[in-house]
Amino acid sequence: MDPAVQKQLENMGFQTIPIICGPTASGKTSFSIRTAKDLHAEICCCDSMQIYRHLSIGTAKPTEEEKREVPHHLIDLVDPDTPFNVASYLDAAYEKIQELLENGILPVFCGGTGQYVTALQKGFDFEGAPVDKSREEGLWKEYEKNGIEEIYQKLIRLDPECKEKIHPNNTKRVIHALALLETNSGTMREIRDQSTKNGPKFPFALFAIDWPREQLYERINMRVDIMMEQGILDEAKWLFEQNLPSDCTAMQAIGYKEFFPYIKGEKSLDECVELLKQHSRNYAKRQLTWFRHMDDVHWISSEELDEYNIRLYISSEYK
RNA sequence: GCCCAGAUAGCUCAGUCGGUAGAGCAGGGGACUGAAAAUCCCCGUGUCGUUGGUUCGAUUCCGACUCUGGGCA
Repeated sequence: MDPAVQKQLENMGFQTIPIICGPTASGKTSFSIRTAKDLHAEICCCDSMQIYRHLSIGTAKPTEEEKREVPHHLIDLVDPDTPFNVASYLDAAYEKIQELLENGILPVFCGGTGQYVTALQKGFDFEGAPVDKSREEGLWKEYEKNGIEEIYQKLIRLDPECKEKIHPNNTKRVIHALALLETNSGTMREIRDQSTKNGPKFPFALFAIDWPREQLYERINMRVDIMMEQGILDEAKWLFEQNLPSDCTAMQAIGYKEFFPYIKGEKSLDECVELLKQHSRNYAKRQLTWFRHMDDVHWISSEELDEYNIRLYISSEYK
């Protein structure tokens, strides 16, 4: 970690950069705004869907008013047809952190994409193991023609440990792993170790908001109803009309894909709304599984959310 | 009122040629290093509507009843 960074933080009275996470509809946005105001900080989003322009209601982006209260960064980075991933996110995030710190502003991260949060926390570095995109595409073609079996066999021949780590049904991961191994030397474990050998780029402190499951699900259901009133359907129609390939990331966002059957006249609106609630609940559960197994998380229970003060845990005096 | 179909897991349903039952979804748990709101793995006992009868044995066959659809009046 760059000592200059620690110095910059120290000068502001902090030793870490907070990351606020939690499942969808847990109240991250309002909590992060309150926290950022208190710390004279600015918010950086760590959300794999809010980076897309035009997808606002369905991704629960901060409103114009909220953005006036506290500046928000790392949202609206690309159009929905543009490929984006963790690596691109890290590049953008590191650049933004640098810029804010140089101006004496603390970044407060907020978002629900566990993969992005962990990548920041652990400092994943993808530079050392480039992935050959055309090789990967070739493997997809091979898969469509002959199935996964041969590809999987090739993978575990190159790296027997993958047999335990990657299930053959997980096509996406099998293909990606093989493409990675074929374009780099070493096993998956070696590539991973290599990617974290320099440690995190910045010192982060993780916070996660927790609700009793039933209450969280009620909040999710209610928020979907509110999104309906705000016009999520129009956004979904707009996205549908862009005619993007169905496997592109933005098309898979929860809150849009659920309405496509209605737009096509295949399902009733009510059915789609119910499905959206369902998928949001399923997603929240997956998020919680991720957060529960992250290292060094400060859990914020729903009851203490209103009084919780992050400053105590990130200030120079902490510990 | 009569006729027909159905009643089995939280929901939709399959099934048992009579030996107390299993799928999908929901729900729960888990994995996760360039698509991650993605992708994938694991977890199934429930008076088989009620009640009589036949039977060694009924969720299964027969009768009655209750309820729910649909049809005829």
